[in-house]
Parts: sequence; structure tokens; C-alpha cells
Amino acid sequence: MEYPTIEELRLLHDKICKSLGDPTRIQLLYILKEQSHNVSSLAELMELPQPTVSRHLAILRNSSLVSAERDGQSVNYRLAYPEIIEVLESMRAILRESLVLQSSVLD
Amino acid sequence: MEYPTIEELRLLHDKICKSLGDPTRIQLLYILKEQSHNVSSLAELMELPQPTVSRHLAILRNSSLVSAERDGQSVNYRLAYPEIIEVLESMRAILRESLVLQSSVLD
DNA sequence: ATGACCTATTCGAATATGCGAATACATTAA
DNA sequence: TTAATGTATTCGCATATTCGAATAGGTCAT
Repeated sequence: MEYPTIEELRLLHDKICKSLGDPTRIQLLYILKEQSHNVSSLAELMELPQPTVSRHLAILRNSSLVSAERDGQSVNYRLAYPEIIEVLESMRAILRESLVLQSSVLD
Repeated sequence: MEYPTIEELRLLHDKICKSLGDPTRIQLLYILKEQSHNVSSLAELMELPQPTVSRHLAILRNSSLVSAERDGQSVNYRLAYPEIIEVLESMRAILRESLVLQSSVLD
């Protein structure tokens, strides 16, 4: 496992980590994990204004985490790299571990 | 694989993802992957002021990603969950894939 | 207790991020 | 072309985050 350069870490942060730095975007990824959706469908599912969803999708698109394909008037979004869900699941596992550890300290 | 609730995603974001949302903290994790360090050692390695490093370590500590153990006057920091490096490596793999894909589009 | 050393926290300013509202853009049908 | 539908972007504002500088807190030796 090579030690990444500072520049690469900065790129990693800019492109991926920063993208995951908002709960709405994480939720979008989990919804898209199940199936692809267009913008208005996502807006309805998440009960958020369409421009808000569109903005978040633009960030995810810029990070290459989702891909967009126009289908007539609407634009269909899907996960570009389903592996990102496994990444999030690994984080959830760490989170669970740490919470268990913390609660056991209280005993 | 269970579908996480919005509350859980929000917790995931607050505790883990937000912590990864800064390049300095990512670099700290990669340095600590090699071996544990105290604060001033990290500050010197990263060429950053001690308070800056201390602040970032506090955030990582609050996220349970690093653990601190006092050793006399200094405080030794180490990765609480080395798995976090694998998570970051998975993100780097996705990043590489997307960059390769983008460059091939240019051909 | 005092000084030396290491670490943590606070404060103010600068920057970044997210949101609502309005609007611009794109596509299709009539 | 015009209207309708769906999507993207812009503008201001509010909030959040980061950093440098200064300072406070903790530990140990004298």
C-alpha cells in the first residue's frame, strides 16, 4: 500500500470526501443504490425542493459518484460506482463499533 | 444490507464523514497509520502550528477515529480504527477509476 | 511553588457551504 | 413559435468551518 502524496490526498478530499460531507448527499446515494431516479422523483422522495436536489446532484456528478443520462425531458441519475455504498457501510460499521465501545464504558 | 434510517445517516455524517471532510485530517490519519505520534511530532511532520494540529486531532478524537493516551507531558495519538485507512483506500480506488475513465474520454 | 515543556481552548476574522426564491435552460408536443 | 414540463443555475443571506494569534491547562523536574 503506497503512501499517498499530499496532492493526492487533497484531490481525494476535493473529489470524494467533500462530496460525502453532507447528509442529504449521503441519503441520495443510498436511494440511488436501490434504483435510478430522475430529479423530480428524488425531490419528492426526499421531500426537498427540486433546486436543492439538483444542486446536490451536481456536486455528486462533479465527484463522479453519480452519472446522469437524459431521457427526454427528464434526467436519470444512477450510482456511477456502487462500491461507494460499501465504503459507507464500512464507515457505518466503524460507527457502530465506536458506539458500542462508548456505551460499554458507561457500565 | 439494511436500508439505514435518515437519523442514522445523519449520525454517520456527523461522526465520520464530516471528520473526513478536511484534507489535513485525512493526512493525519495516513501519518498515524504508520505509527503513533504525539502532537508536536505531528505538527513538525506536517509543518503546521501546534494549535492547528491539536484542533484537528480533537475533531478526529470526537469522531472516535483516533484515540489519545497521555504519556507524561506529551499525548500519544493513534488510529482507533485502522479500518478507516481501507475506507480511504477504497475511495482512492474509485477516484482512480473515475480519473482513468475521464482521461479515456479525451482520446 | 516556580519554570519548562507539551497540549488544549478561545477569540475574531476570513472563507466556505447550504438554502430559499427566482430565473434561466432544455426538451417535447401542439 | 408557443406552452408545458423537467432540470440547472444564479443571487443573497444565514450558518458553519478554518486559521492565526493569544492564552489557558496539565505534567514534571527542581
